[in-house]
Amino acid sequence: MPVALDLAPKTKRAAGEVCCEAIVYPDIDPAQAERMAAVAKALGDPTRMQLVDVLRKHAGKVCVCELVPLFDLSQPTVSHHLKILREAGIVGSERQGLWAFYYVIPEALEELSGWAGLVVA
Amino acid sequence: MPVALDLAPKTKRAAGEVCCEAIVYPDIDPAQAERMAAVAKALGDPTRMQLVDVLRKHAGKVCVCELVPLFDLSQPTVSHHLKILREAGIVGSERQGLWAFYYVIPEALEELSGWAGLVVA
DNA sequence: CCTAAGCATTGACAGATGCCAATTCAATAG
DNA sequence: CTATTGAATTGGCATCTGTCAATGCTTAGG
Repeated sequence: MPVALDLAPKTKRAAGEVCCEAIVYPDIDPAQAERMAAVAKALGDPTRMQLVDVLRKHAGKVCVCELVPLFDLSQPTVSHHLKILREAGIVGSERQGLWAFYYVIPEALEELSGWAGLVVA
Repeated sequence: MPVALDLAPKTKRAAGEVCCEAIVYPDIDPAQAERMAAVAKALGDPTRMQLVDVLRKHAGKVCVCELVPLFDLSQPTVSHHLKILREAGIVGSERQGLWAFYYVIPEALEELSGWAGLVVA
């Protein structure tokens, strides 16, 4: 949300000293930060983290009826977490008769993964 | 939190059909999921995302007095976000006289970055 | 049509989160 | 010692989150 890309003039230094020799500025634009933060936020729960990992590991589509018993959570709660992941674009779903199958959308993690790689490197 | 690594027997299939041909199970252990989720959660805010990126970009240590004017937020709020990042182990701080300098701890993102790379790949 | 199965949605509630104003703390300058 | 500066902490508040019980919706079977 808050942007303020203009670097403040940095007045009022205490004793003729300078705290930083270089002016800092954001490398990523706010829009990118917002997108990556949204993805990170969706992953910021242990249950959802494991859900995504299970889906990723399975490589195909996994039935909700397989996911629910993996956690000590009620079915509605698991459904809620899946909804959050869906709204973040991290997973997709498909209905086949009574069952709902979920799968990972790898592209959703591309931006965040690339950025994180930059940090680590 | 919820683990339940034992795969449920999958009883009560509706009509002699099977919803999944393969049994799914988590690839990452719950402890790893919890660690990565904690890091992702700390990054799950646009302001913190930009803070980390600024620190990463600058490569050195950045004074808080440089960070605050970058956002349309009060100084206590920025300090609050920095504290969250500090508690997540993503950044470190160091005081030099009146000023506090922050820097990124790249190793904190290693696990998450590696996992995300697996998903994308 | 009626019933049951699988999943999603709603409502409610405790706890967490983001924000700011005000205050406190630490360190330097006079 | 006193005043000032940079940063952290506190208190309060509105909003969001994770969870479950209860309910609703959709599809399949009889």
